Amino acid sequence: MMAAVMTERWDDTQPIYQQLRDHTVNRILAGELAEGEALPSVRQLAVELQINPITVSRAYQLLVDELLVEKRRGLGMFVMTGAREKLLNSEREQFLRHELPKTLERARQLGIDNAALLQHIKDSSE
Amino acid sequence: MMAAVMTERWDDTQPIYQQLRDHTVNRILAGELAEGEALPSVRQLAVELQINPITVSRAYQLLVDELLVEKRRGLGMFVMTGAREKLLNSEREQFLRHELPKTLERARQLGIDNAALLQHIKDSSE
Amino acid sequence: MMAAVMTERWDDTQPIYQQLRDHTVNRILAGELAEGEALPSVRQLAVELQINPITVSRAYQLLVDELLVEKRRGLGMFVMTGAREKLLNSEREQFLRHELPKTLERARQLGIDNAALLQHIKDSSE
Amino acid sequence: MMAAVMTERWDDTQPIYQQLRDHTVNRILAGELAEGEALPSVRQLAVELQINPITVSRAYQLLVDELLVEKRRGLGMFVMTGAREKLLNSEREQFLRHELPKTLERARQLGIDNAALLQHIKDSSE
DNA sequence: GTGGTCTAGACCACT
DNA sequence: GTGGTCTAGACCACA
Repeated sequence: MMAAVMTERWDDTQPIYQQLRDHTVNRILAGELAEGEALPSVRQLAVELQINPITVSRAYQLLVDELLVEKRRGLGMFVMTGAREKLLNSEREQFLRHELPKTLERARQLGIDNAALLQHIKDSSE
Repeated sequence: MMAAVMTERWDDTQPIYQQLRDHTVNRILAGELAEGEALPSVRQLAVELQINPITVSRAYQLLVDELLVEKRRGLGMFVMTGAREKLLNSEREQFLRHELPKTLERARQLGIDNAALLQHIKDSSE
Repeated sequence: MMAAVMTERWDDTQPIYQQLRDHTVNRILAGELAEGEALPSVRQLAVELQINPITVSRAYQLLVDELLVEKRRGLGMFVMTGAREKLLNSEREQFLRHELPKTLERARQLGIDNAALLQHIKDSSE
Repeated sequence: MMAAVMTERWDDTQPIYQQLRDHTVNRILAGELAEGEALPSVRQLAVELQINPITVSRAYQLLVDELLVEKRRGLGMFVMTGAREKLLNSEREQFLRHELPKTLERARQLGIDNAALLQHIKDSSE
């Protein structure tokens, strides 16, 4: 059941289709959507999430464009083979090269030294 | 000269006025704009950055609303006393409560463990 | 064995039944399917190509409608006498009146002059 | 006036937004839309072509994704610098490597020899 | 059953 | 003024 996963409600600062795309990527990363498995159908998901089918469609189209999902005509959308591996690599790369440095830069700018930072990381892992 | 600082072009994922507000906040944090100092005039900045004066106005208005900047009629906009201190507190709070946890959560999701994370932080501080 | 010929996977820009119809036409043109010869059975082909039997049926029906193939009840589908000749004429007509002019028009639009075009044709025929 | 250019009516075998994208590309190639020039606004074009603004929007989005057009917030869409050059290269490449060979292959398959082909090309250039 | 496309109309944010 | 997003509902092609 998808609704159970989609606990956080819509964000409103980001288009719904974008959030849905991100959410689906996260489900693939987490292994909840296995490779080769079918995504929930556009219509079904639209009903579940109380949104317009076209909005779901747009989210799915993004995934197709990223080669993470493939369309099988008349059958539905399926997670492509290798999608998880691909995502792990690209997202990790993206994180280490851009997200993390930006965060660290921000910390320095705010005068938060490494000691404080390390403390926070330790706290969070408990 | 501001143009020299604003090397990166507009972001397109965020309103220009918001980016300009953030950029100005960062200049205050960095001490480039000292307390009591005048901000560049709306008109001048608009020309420099090739944007609409109304957009600059909106950015400045945000700063006024945050009580970081004050308008002195006929004179211009000035960084308020205590602005930097105030910013350091609020932005640091924001960072530690939301930005950092989100980044750490992301790292965990991507399977980056604490050891790797700490290594990256050390590397970046050299 | 058909599967050996159908090396390229489905196109996705065109209906599968259409692609299968085209493919079969090409086999007739190439003489791989002789006149009077039986087409692979719907069921068998569906298994080989991993597609729905209904889809194969639709492709075959197109060929029947074009009078290229005839159904013999209880026996299967057979390439009609004169099918190859007929195809050569109709497809050639179609090619010379529509496909070729469109390609030439496209070349002109891209600034490829006749000299360059002729050169390419010579190269390809070696 | 755009309507004058869009003489051919809708194709019906291809989505309108795709046709509009192609048409716009051709206008850039032909130099009718100069680099730096604004595209007709989404609304205006929608009225002229009697289609839904969202359909125009989709066409324009394709062009943005291809880096042929840039969005300037609140101002409109503009042909990017270098777009024509880029198009000439990519489309010519595409044509010479795929479209032309496919056409020649087709000709050979239909038993049209080079002599006949050359004759047609000469005829078409008059 | 599946996804794709389009319409008509609304609302929003940005410049 | 600009484009972006979403809805509600319809129709189509495909398997």
